[in-house]
Amino acid sequence: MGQSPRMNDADSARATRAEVLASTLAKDIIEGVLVPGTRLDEHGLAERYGVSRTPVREALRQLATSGLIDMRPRRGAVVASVTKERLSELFVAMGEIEATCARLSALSMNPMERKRLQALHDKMGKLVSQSSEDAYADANRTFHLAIYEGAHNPVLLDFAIRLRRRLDPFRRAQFRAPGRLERSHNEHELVVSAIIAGSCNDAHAAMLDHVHSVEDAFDQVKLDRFVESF
Amino acid sequence: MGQSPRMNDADSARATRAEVLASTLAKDIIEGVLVPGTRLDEHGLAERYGVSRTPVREALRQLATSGLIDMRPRRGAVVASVTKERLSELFVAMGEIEATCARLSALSMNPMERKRLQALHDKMGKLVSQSSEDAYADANRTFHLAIYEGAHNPVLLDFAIRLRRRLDPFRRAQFRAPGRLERSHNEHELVVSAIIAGSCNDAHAAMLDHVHSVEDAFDQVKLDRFVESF
DNA sequence: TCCATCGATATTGTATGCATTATCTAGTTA
DNA sequence: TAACTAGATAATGCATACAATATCGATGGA
Repeated sequence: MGQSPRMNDADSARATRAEVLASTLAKDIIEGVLVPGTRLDEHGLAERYGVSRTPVREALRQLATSGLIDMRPRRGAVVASVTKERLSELFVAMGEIEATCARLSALSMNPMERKRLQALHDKMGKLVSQSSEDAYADANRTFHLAIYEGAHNPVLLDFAIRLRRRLDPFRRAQFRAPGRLERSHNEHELVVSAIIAGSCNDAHAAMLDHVHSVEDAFDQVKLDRFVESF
Repeated sequence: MGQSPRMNDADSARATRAEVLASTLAKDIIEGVLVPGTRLDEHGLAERYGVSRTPVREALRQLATSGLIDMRPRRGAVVASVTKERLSELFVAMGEIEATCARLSALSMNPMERKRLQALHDKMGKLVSQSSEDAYADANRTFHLAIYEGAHNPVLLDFAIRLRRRLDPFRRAQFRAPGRLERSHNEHELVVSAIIAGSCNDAHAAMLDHVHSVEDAFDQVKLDRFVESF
């Protein structure tokens, strides 16, 4: 939502307040400004963003449908928290979708897309040797997005992006785990070479491994404060 | 530990008007009462369902997020139509998700689930010989749902169900295609035996074939009136 | 002390009215 | 006739007010 390509033109598609709010809140949740568990009071949000409760409520309903917040009738909304089990389920689903995209990318990326993917991967190699964690994290997002797009299916692309958004609030510190950068890059290497070679089964398997490895790395840094514990 | 006697248990989770409306509209869209392209006028819906426009707008926004309707700022909402190309993309995505669920089912269904799947499949065999198209369609939904659930992942389950919902308005007449029932059942046979045997790769492949075959069957009956044409 | 009950308060749910924008129609002009 | 403009009409966007419900704290009894 935040990177909608044609949002700024005074064209006939100007966004409504509810849409702007939904984007803003989503961004704040993903970036950690609003941490999981935060109560989203309608009156408070309305005041904070200078609008009435009506567009706030519409935005909240939109976010609830996409899973970024939890809403219960007459009980209000909170930024979605997850149990460890549910987080694991999200990672499994993410792994399956990413693996599917990798498989399809191996089958249907055009030469330019393959070239770009390789270039991106090479660039990330340099970031590893520089231990540039933040830059690597940014490039990593681009890398995975390239594979979602390489599948050439807008429905899967949309789902992959949504799933990634739901996981983002929980995985910010992932690349801080010791040695994680190198391992990530090595796993990417397998994915990239399989995609370039058109080996769809290898691409699937390599990506599945990679995402599970991400989950493990995540477990290590333990962002318990964001995860419901009982 | 006991609950307070004044607590109205299930009643405390009573749905709001917006939620009821969203469900009702979704049902009407899926069942074809509201055909793709139908304009969803807020005032009209409010009057028809005896509520004000506020909950109507919230329900519409919810449906828009799930893809069942198309909304454009200040232009109102319509029941989602799709181009042929987009429909094909939906089928591809559905195929990939279903294939994934089939693969996971082969890996993680418990003996009882496998037994139930086999029983369902056998029952559908009888419906084929009776040419009971409607009963087969119902059982078919149950069959596919069983495989989504067999994957033991709520996130994938949710996505599969949503995707199926989005396709439902366009595939009602599918089993009317000549010989479709037999072919469907034969394809299911391959899926079921692979799942029962725990052959995850075969299950994946068989399900992928099946869904593509469904798409072809759909093409034959051509519900052009629901599909944007240009 | 613990629990239940009852208000007081805050928050959500819904209706309504007005403002803004899109759409439609009639009239005008080339 | 076709195209364009302007006003009328209708629809959506938003704010506000009120109603319904949940939450919290005080009170009183066991």
